[in-house]
Amino acid sequence: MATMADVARHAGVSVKTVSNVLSGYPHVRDATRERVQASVDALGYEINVTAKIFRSGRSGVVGLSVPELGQPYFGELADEILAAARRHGLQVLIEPTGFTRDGELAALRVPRGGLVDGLIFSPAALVQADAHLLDELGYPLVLLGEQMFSSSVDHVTMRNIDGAQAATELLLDAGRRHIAAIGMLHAETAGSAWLRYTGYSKALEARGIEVDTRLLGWADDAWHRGNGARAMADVLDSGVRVDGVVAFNDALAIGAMYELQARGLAIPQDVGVVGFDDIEDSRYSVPTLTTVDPGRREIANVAVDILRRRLQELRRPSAEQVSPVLYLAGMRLVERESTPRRAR
Amino acid sequence: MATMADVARHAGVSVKTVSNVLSGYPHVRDATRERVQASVDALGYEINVTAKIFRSGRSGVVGLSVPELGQPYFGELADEILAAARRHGLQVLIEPTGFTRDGELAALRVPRGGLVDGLIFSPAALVQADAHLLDELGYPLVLLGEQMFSSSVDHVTMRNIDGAQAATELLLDAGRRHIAAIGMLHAETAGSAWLRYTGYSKALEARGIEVDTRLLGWADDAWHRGNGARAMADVLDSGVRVDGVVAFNDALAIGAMYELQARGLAIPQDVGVVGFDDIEDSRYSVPTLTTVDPGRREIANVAVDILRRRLQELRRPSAEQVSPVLYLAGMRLVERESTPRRAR
DNA sequence: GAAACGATTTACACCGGTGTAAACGGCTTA
DNA sequence: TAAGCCGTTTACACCGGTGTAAATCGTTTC
Repeated sequence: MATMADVARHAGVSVKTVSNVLSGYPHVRDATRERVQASVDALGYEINVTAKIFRSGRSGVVGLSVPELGQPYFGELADEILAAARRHGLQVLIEPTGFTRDGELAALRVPRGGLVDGLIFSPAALVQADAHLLDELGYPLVLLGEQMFSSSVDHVTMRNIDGAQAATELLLDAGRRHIAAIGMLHAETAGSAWLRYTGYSKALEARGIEVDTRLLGWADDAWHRGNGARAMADVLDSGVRVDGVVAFNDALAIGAMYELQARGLAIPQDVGVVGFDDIEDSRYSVPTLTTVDPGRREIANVAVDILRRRLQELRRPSAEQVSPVLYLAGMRLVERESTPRRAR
Repeated sequence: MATMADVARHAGVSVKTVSNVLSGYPHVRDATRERVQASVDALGYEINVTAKIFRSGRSGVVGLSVPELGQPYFGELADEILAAARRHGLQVLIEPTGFTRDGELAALRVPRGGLVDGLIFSPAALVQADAHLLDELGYPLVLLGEQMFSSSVDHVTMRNIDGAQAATELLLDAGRRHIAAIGMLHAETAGSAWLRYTGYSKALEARGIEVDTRLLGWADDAWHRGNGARAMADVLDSGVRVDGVVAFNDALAIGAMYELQARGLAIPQDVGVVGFDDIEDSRYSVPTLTTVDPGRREIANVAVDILRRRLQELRRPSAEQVSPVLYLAGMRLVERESTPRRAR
């Protein structure tokens, strides 16, 4: 395997000049650059990445901690983050934490080893009380989601309240007045379920409609399709009239749609349904599902951008350090077959 | 940040002894080991991973190339591989290839850089004619799936034929005789669709039933839920009688179930349905879906084990090199609500 | 033509560990 | 007691690049 010294000898220049050419240092004469490049090609030289990382102290690898890739939302988020990172020449080391506290604590320790320059972290088991763990990490961290907040780290998240509110308003605008909320959780306070419920109730209140607890569908273990069907069944069994459904994620919505259809209710004629997350499944369900695109791609792009900026700041500490930001991605309602046209 | 030299000074031993302690070298006196460990703790020393990788030439990182994590099968596979790797102290760098030829070619080039010791590769765009690309890679590669085969690399895959055959037999055993196959693809020859179709037709032939082309549901772009519903509709529209469905993956099966139920057919009373892959969704669909577990966890474990063995061989070339293996994971039928009990 | 200056190029130390081979020490064997 | 041996520890070169600062070169300025 050829080394940089071999290339230098072959091209008749110093090792450092080869290094300069390969790392894009601007002050290299064109003729030199070409000669070096020719030698690189002739010898089939490829730079030793590990030596580069070791010496420069930067790996170009960022960590990504998510609970589980098998869950479509996180799988799709990971795809977006990987794509964004790749556009900037960064690689991504994924650390699934399995919804466990230990897994998440371990993920926070990973970067100290040195292989990873920074971390994008989507907690699910750590809670607000653990926020102090994020304070003095010694490496750049970008937080995702609504599990915990801290003024000392950058945070990228979505407009949960606005999204759920818009979803509810879409149904209200179509004249629906008996709108169920599917996906209530007992355990949460600041989490997504609570925020999405807040958006739902705000929309109703704005129209002077009181929240009817019979319309709240509880899904206590997890936001899976089966729980959506069960929660929908509970609501329908209560005897309350339902002409719209806001589900707190797409899997719940698909389960709810199943239950509605099983009972002979037509979607969207009898009941309009809106999900949340815009996972790929919602484009292929039957009927296709109106949902809230929480800006997953934007979240991925912004998270990677912020991390890159922090890594740059680290390199030249001269520049003014921007204080941590809280970024809310733009939310967008994606209308498909499961909702009626808006009344005009 | 403390270095190994600091620890050595603090413990009154040589740097190499510290290194020996930390890397588990057996011939170290207990007293020495304890003294070193105490110094490590006292100084809060953490080994510089990049220096270790650089000098040792091994990173402990393996690459994983899959088309897309957003697809539940691959997301879940990635979770399993990550878990298996972590159990052996390996980290995983994921490279989604986006179903593109370029993406897959790029993934094959990655390890040459040095950050990755070996690669687990699940091709989707490369075809059999590209198999020669795998011949002289210069690093250990484990191939997954049915897209291409090569006698020069290790390969871990699943019992597609047996699985589809068992799925079909399950329906036959329950007395069904008009079994549709959902998910036929034109473009494939050695791919999963063809193999699963082969299992389907073998099962029928074994009972002396001829394949009825009206029962074949074509899903040409991709195995998504919507295509499953459409293919199912095509079959039903042909007027042929249907009392069973073998879908070539779970998403297709869920789509097919939708279409059947929309037409008033009861599952499993009127029509039994079997999927393939055992993705988590199949446990939460309504009704829950009988499916073929292709041994995803086993595939992950075996792939990681094989890769580890190859990496060890690389370290001490003395040992006898085992020639490349083709491993077929054990398949298992998971019976759920969507199939009738077997006739006895 | 000398000085000044920016653009190029270079020498060399150094990053922080690990591999190798040799040194050391205590104990058994002859 | 000397030689042999094994378990333990060590010195030191070295992995292959990059950072720093200085040397060199070609122009421009005076």
